[in-house]
Amino acid sequence: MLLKHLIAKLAIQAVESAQENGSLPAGPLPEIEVERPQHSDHGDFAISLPLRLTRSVGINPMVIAQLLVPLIPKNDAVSEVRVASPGFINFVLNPSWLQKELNSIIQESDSFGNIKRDVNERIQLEFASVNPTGPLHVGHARTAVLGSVLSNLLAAAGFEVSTEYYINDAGTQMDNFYKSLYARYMQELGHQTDMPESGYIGSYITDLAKEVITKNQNRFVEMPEEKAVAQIGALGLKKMLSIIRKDLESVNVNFDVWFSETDELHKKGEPDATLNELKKAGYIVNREGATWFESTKLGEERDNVLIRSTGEPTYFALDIAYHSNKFLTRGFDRVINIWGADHQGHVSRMKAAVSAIGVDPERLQIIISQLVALKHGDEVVRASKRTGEMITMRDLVDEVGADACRFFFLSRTPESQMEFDMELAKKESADNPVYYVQYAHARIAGIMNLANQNSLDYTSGDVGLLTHSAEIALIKKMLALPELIDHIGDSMEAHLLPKYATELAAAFHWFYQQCRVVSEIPDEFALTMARLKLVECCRIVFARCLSLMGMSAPEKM
RNA sequence: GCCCCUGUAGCUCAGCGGAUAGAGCACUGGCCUCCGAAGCCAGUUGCGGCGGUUCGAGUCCGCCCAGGGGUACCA
Repeated sequence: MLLKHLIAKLAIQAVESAQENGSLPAGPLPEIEVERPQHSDHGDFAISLPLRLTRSVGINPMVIAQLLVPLIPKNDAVSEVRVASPGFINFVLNPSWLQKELNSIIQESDSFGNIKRDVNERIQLEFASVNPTGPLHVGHARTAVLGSVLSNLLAAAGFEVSTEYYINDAGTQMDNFYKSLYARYMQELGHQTDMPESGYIGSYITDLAKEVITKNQNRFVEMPEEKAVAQIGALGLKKMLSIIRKDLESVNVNFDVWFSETDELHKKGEPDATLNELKKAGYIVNREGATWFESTKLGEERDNVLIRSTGEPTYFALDIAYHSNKFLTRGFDRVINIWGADHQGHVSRMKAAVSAIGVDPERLQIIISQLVALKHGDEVVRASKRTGEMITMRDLVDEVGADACRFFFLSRTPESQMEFDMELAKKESADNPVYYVQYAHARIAGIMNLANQNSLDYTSGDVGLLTHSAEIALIKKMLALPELIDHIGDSMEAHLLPKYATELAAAFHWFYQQCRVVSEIPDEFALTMARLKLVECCRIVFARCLSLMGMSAPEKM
């Protein structure tokens, strides 16, 4: 049981006792909020229950607190419970209980902090699904990092998670990309061919065209244009996907499933099937030569076109089919999508569509990540693949490194807007707090090496000797990890993980400053053993955090 | 116009309606005969504005100001 749940349970029991003996009137309990006080003077946990209770029972909060404290059941984990003005009850954890908990960290090792759940919930997490019409830019890096860490955290929090990249390999943007590539191919070979209107003019298209030439020479030149576009397009798509995949791997982002729109939806007839379902459910109407989804029936501001008057399905229609596939074909209990803020207008109609196919919209969660604005000096530019005006994710990773990059993005909440320029990124990479955390891990590795060299076997170290305030503070911080993972599993607030890791590192560095681990003094042999055990626990927790964040845990720096 | 997000220290950002608003960077001054000084300690500066709800508001509500995004038979 998590400590905060234990505290809540103890508090509830106390209120029930008070209601039984008549010192508090009977009545429903308010929600017990267990807090982590900011100041150590206020204990390790606190509840403001008396303050919340005061109005409904008409008793002064300090009086409520004082009558509740003696009724709180004794528990090994808690050594002290006290009342604090204006009506808090503070709980202090028992040092000897804390010390013993170190053994559970060693036992659980790589799985320390994992949460077990009674019901198995299958979650699909889809993110960073960029059209394969160009490389990923820094904005995508943000969602990619967030998604990969969230998947790690959800798995640790006891959910069954499948990560997915949706390959948007059909539609007008792809045609546009294919035609752009064809035009560049022809131009490179000296044939005057116009770029399509609003084509992709980034230099990477020219690079792709040159690569096509290197491998295929001029064999597409004499071909009918339509056929040549299709063949060159297929080569370009394949290459683009491989670039995207490698770019993602370079920041340590991997997917369980790469889902092709063409292969998994179109070839299996799912868009038509979904349209029929919507028709059966009574949400389809034909108007002005197009087929509309009557989302106004579900409270939306306007209806949306599904099939254009040209006969082409819209992006929205295909996304409904895709979500139908997620929920109905594959049966995920919950689907989480991470989208950029430019898709924000798509959120509520997507939820409406999901409910139209008979799925509770609560099962679809959409995280909107604010866009990353790019700066060239003082000038803000809009990232666009079409104009080629962008800093690619690969540029960023090559420049600042995957670990610093991940920590940089992960530390910010998705809704924070960022202005991004390479100078800042370089500066941040040199001074990135990620090294503060990794340094703690490397320091520990150094200590453990020393212990190994001296053949010190600390397995039977007596944890009862760890009484220094820096040691106790460090243990408390380590034992907070399960609670954090549980919290993030519910709230998706992945940015709390780097924050926690930084706090843990601070606690470790302070301990290191205060307490000599491997002592030369013969009298301190037992203490050395105990501290080595503590340090080993610490290594486990740091390794866990770094691994959850998808970063390396260096032995040396 | 309407909808969503944001405004906290010089800069980049945390802050579940709670008790003295925190980190990192930057700046200043201390700390290595001792397991890694990429570390530790100390110091300076702040909730965009005006009302409201509450025992208690950076946090919730309303209005205003400022920035980003959306408002297509684009994706």
